[in-house]
Amino acid sequence: MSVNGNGSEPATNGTSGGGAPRKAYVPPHMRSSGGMSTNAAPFAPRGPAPNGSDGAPAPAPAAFQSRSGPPPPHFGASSAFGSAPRGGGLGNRAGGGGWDAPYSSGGGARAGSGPSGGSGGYGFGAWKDGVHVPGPHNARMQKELFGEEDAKSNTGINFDKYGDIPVEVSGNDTPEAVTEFKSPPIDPHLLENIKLAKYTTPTPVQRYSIPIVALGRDLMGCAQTGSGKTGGFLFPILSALFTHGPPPPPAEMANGGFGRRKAFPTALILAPTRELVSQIHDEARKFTYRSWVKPAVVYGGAEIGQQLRQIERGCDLLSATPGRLVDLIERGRISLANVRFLVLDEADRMLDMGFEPQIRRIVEGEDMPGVMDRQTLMFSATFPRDIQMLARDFLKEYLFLSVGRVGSTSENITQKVEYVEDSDKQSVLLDVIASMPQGGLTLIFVETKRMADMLSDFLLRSNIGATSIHGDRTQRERERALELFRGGRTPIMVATAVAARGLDIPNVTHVINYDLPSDIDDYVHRIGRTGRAGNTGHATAFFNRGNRNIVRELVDLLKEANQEIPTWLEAVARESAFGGGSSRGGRGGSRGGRGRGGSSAFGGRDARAGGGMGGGAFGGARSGGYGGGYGGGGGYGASSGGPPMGAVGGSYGGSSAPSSWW
DNA sequence: AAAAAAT
Repeated sequence: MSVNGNGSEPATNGTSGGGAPRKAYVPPHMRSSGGMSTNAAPFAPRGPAPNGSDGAPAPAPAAFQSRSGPPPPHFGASSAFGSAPRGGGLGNRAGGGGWDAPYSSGGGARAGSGPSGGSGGYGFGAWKDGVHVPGPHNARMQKELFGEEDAKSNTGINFDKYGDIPVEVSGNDTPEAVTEFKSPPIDPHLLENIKLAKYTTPTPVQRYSIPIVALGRDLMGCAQTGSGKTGGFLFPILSALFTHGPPPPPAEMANGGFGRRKAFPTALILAPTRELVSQIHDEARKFTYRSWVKPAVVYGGAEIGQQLRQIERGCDLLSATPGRLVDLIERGRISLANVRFLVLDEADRMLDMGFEPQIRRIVEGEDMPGVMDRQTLMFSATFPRDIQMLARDFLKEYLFLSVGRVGSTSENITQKVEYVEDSDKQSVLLDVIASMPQGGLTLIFVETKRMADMLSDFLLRSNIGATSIHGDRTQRERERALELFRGGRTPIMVATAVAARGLDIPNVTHVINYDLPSDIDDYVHRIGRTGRAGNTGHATAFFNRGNRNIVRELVDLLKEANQEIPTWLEAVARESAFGGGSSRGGRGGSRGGRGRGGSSAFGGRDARAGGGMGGGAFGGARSGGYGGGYGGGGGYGASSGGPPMGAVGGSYGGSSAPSSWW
């Protein structure tokens, strides 16, 4: 499959989409008359100005104005920070976005000598008088966070191979990619932490996300964890936080919300699983080292009291699963009124898991600043219709970044499919395990929790060190299993969907789909646990008649990845080509139009019709359109009109989409 | 149909 080359030239024009508008979709921020946001003034809407001396409403933030024209070139001017209510007056530092001095020193007090916080200074700094004052080095802390001084990079990421990962960017005024970690645009203190973490070169996601976020733009990123995505959002956000300090507190905070021990995070990261948020938090701890920014994490299944104490000690950058966050909001312990940066990680997965109501409540139904008054980054492995809707609601004129799937485009992962009846699976599994080279980790996926337990028991009985992870195990057991597996103590882990996406486990050399998933996207994610970032890996799948529903997509995927395809598998695929093949009766039907895109070289593509601004419906004229429930995104399966990969910014899908929609 | 996630 042809793939646009490394870091392909940023498109100056978005991948535009044509299409007869269906009912023009109007994002919330455009619904009132004149398309003005009700939140035009960043800090005004929820009560009086924080400090009554200057009640004048703030001017519309630059970011808002940027809708009708190119965004301002400098970070400070257009970022979430640029819109500070009374930003003038005191020392506009380089970058121009500084917060107001009185609040700034308040922030310093909070970080440095707050209620119980900061005390002990465990690797934290402070924001004092408008200046970032990093805390002292702390050898013990440093070791805990970054590991031994001489340890080789233990990320399992082969940085040299990153150059092979293709990237597409589309949207208006795409910034130049950065090629190294340096200041500017990265805050000097963050650079130090990046260095401690032994990250040498930005990954493709980071190369683009850093300048994009630094410009104050919103971002929709199609990328997997393992592509450096976490750094992709943490770096630019922390860089901004370090440089600009804490934002002025919202009215509620000034009125004593503080005293009620309510936390007001400045950055919020939502992710679907507990393991994932805790993984993100671990990264956040590294990169906030010695800074004024205190990371916190909340998720279910763990004692809430301990989490409450933790957020009391400081909660500037919060990683959370949606359920527990809603709980804490209901308890009045967390307010989102101060959020300037919102990240939705693994958005497609969160929707699959039914989190949409909770996410919408968090983003739209609580006290979070509106879309114009925050910066929002959304990541998703695929870009189906429901994610597009979310992007339209949560993001302002965003840039779309698609990072090539690490591995599946090349021969990084050797994929094998074997025909195995259910009754033979156990013994074949033993053969497969025995035939694999020793040393790496093997991840075995099954469809049910019961099967996960059964299989790990079976392996143990066969004297094979194995553990399991699934949703019925306690959080403690899950963490323990991960730890044993990561450390190689039990080189085999049997897992359900809980581990299919997002988890970054280095050194997984083999993924076995003992049970194939019914969704090809899941398959892609699963095998993506190996062959990370350029390293090689193996994937073996057990296929039988029960898996016919994905056979065509599987064959297309294997073709795309240049893999050998067993003739029997192709035969099954041809067979199922007649009459739709399975109970699913064809693509997309039962899933209410979740688009595809999952297995093409890129996770998804920019499917906006009109540049994100009330541009009407998407897809109409292209690839058969989303309306048909097929999903024009990726283009494998049945009778897709166009090639899976279109040219950036050009017309694709072989349709009549006008090449310049705007 | 199953899994995940707040209790």
